[in-house]
Amino acid sequence: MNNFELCPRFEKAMSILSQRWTTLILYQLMTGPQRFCTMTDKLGVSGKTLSERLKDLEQQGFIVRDVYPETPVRIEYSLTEKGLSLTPVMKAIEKWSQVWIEPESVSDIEN
Amino acid sequence: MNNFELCPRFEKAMSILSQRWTTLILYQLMTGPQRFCTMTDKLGVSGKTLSERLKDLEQQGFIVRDVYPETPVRIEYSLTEKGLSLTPVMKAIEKWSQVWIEPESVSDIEN
DNA sequence: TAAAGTTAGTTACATAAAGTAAGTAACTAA
DNA sequence: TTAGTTACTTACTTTATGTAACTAACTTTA
Repeated sequence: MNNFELCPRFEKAMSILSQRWTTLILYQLMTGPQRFCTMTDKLGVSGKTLSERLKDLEQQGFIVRDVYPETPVRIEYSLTEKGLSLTPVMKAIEKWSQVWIEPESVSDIEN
Repeated sequence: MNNFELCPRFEKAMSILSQRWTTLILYQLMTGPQRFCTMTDKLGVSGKTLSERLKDLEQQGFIVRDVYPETPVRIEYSLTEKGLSLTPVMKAIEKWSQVWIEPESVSDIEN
């Protein structure tokens, strides 16, 4: 059982941010609006999981989904104000990773 | 397949930090050295998972494990320099959560 | 001296989350 | 009319996590 000695807001924040792929999706969206396929390609996330995460993130107000009825249809996801508000967190992680992640270890992600 | 258009260091950083419980464990350790039982109690993590995470974190150089042969034995985990270097990241998340997490929603974590 | 307590885990089994790959829907271009 | 494109969804498999009982090493209590 949880005694709640930890800051409950921090815990809640982490329950969102530590969901696998969530932070990577938001980080990717910081470079501008993105389409579904672009994101699966760039992130390496499965369509199933991306679909779930985008729904969650939209529902929680981090992103919006815009439909452009072109041919073929274009659907773009972009950050809301709430999504953008995570920029300082992303910057802090970016900065940390530049100091503490050695370039050699990075290839471990690939397979 | 992964095209690596995202910053590889950021991706690697997130593969560590977005592991469930990892950030919460490190955040907890920022208040000082902690024992195994204290952490399971305060965090609500299962002993099995905590055990795995502590091993990973020690192996990656974020924490150290110190044994005090008292009665009963006392084992304390504490942050290394690398662990402490995550303070700005933690502070950024803390600050974000204070603005964007509404107190009411926090009870959702409990069950 | 035997039974019970304490801490720090580990183990076996159950459930939940994520990945894989094929399929669907709606539309257009050849 | 066949094939192509985008944005998903579905069925099935693999991996991750939780639960609860168990172990090891030692000490205190009856």
